Amino acid sequence: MTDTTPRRRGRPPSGGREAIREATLALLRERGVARLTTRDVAERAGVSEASVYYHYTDKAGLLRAVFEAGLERLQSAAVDGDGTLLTFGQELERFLEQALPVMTAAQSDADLRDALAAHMVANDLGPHRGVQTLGAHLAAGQRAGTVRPDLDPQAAAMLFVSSCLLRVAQRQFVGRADAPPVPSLERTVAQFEALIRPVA
Amino acid sequence: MTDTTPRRRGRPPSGGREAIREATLALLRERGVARLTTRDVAERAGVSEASVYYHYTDKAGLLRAVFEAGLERLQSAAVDGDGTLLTFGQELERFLEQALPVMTAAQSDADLRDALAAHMVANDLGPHRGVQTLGAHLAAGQRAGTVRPDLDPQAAAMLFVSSCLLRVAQRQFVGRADAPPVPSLERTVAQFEALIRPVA
DNA sequence: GTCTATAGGTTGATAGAC
DNA sequence: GTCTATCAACCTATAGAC
Repeated sequence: MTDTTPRRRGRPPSGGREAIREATLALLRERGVARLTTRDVAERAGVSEASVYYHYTDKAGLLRAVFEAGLERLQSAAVDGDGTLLTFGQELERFLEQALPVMTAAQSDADLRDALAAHMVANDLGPHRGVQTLGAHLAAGQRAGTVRPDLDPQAAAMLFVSSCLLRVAQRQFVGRADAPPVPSLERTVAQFEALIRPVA
Repeated sequence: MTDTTPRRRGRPPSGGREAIREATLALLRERGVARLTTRDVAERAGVSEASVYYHYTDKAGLLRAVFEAGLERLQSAAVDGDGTLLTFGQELERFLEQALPVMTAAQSDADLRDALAAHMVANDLGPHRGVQTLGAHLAAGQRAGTVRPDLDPQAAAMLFVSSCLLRVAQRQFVGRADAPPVPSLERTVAQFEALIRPVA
């Protein structure tokens, strides 16, 4: 065997970079951006404050790195159209559950907001990805005869995808403590499938 | 006539309070909470900084007042189920367009986040309101025979309501500059109406 | 690459006159 | 109720040694 062991090329790192990013994300969720200080990030990550500035030039750079890392999973994990509709919804909600806090955090600063928007446009990220994925799946279902032919795949897909967003948003905004009276994912799946079924 | 003229009782105000709140909201949208300072609020409102602290005890109190004022419209305007589905969607989006920035802003501080959540629970605010409103409308449609009887009104309503949220969220997050490839309200309305129509 | 120490600049909040 | 003046705290960022 030649060299299957993943020997890193350049950096023999101490893991400081990652630790800083993870600490930032954790504090972001706990306290929100307004109370996020480089001091606390450094302490939580177990490094000095200067280290933070060494790796990420400034606070904005740190935050940008955090949400770019958090969002890049969408690229791959972007929920393949295979599997059941329930699975799709679960994966989507799981993704949103971790992406939404980061995106809302970016809204707190105009510069960050713009940076995030630019990043999303550049990498073709956004809700439309989920819509397109499910839309394609529905279109395939139409050709297979399992979905009613008079359906607008994109529009229908949006209905379902957005319901996942609403559920996650509600959990994040009003908190998961007191049961929210909004239909569950399972119930929504059942309803959606009933609606898109061929009428004949 | 006795006294139809709305003569205020206690305060012959100079409008300072409102000016401060409006300035806060404006700056909130422009810069985000992270860069919102009481200094700038005062300047924008045309008052001194001390005035801000006189009316609202501290910064958190100011922000709480802002989003309570911004959200109380939901109470009344909560979009009556009359009118067309298109009208309903338009009103809902208009409301979200102004409520969402405030709600995302609250996410930037743990205390504010909790305060907002408590306020929403206490006043029974949240996405479920729209769902229930439209759900009731759909149920009425079922009794009238204009909506297919095997429909789950709540679940179906959620599909539509959430699509409005997604549209607004996309506009706010990625920005309205580059046209987002997500189906328009009109297209969604058309699709939704086609889906809930009786099959017979 | 990581540390300690510190400079420099904001910011939230208060005191006290009017 | 509104102002001016001011403080104390804090936070970002840098300098320089190791």
